[in-house]
Amino acid sequence: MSIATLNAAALAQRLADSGLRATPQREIVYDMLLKKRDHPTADEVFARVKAARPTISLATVYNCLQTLVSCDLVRAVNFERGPTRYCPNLRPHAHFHDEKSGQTHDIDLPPRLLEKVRSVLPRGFAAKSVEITFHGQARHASR
Amino acid sequence: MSIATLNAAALAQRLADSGLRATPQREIVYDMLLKKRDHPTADEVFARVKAARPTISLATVYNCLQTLVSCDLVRAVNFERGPTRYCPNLRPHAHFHDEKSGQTHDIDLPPRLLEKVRSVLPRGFAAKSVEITFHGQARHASR
DNA sequence: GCCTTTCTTTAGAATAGTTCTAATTACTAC
DNA sequence: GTAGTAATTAGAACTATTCTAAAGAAAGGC
Ligand SMILES: [Mn+2]
Ligand SMILES: [Mn+2]
Ligand SMILES: [Zn+2]
Ligand SMILES: [Zn+2]
Repeated sequence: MSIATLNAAALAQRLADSGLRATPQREIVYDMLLKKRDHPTADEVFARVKAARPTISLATVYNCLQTLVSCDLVRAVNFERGPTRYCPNLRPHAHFHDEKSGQTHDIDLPPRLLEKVRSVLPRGFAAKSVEITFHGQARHASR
Repeated sequence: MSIATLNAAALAQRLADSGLRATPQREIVYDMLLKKRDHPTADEVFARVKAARPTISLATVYNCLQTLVSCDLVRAVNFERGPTRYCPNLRPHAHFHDEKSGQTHDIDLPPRLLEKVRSVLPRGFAAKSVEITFHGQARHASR
């Protein structure tokens, strides 16, 4: 069984859990995110998907991305007011935004550190999520 | 000497350092941010300033806010794709976004913690800034 | 297998927040 | 005062995203 088939099955399961249907559009959008994990924008995803399925619309790409986010298969990532980027990495991680190259890098976060960060919250603050973002410059081009 | 006068002097200094002029618009925008530190949007600042200076334009408010940010007197704060909010708190701090009330709270960050967070960056990553944002719900209404 | 209902996709219009443009006004330097 | 520069202003333009309404696809009942 191929990786794509496994992903498709996992996706179908998650969608079903939310009462949603697996569609070719949702599958291909998810596959593209998994194939090139460079935090693309909706426009970039649209361009990549269009190459394989020319009839897809931008609205559908937005719909699919929202759906994937709501199923917790994909994270929406924002830097200032730039276009939203999409990340299929489900491990706890921060984002490093390279201002020079525009590239976004995943930075794994040890659970201990996340605990420490959460512990700065005074009594009465219940955080559902913590986001850590670095801005700067990275030396290597990397993958 | 009044607090407002002191702020105005500090502002004039910072502006001069950047080769910019102190103007009534820049002063009043900065004063409004200092007076009510609730992380207002540009529109909200516009409404507050307009009450005291009815001829000011929204474009000018945007210009002044950008100027204050570029002088490092004010921080621009973004949550997802919502309108940018403005924060005159210069201490190192994180933001807690209360999804229920829409309020934004400042969370002071001990320097030691910031160091720890920066230390997760692999060699080659030079961060000019670190942003920490919590999303959740806060118990008390607070200021 | 049809019928009905519900979900999804699609193209294009609409929206929100912000920036740009070009004209006017206000300073500053000489 | 005059010339040159900087700042403000109103409105147009722009970008990313969501909405709308129509058409298409899938599922369930019988
Ligand atoms: Mn950035
Ligand atoms: Mn939020
Ligand atoms: Zn990521
Ligand atoms: Zn703040």
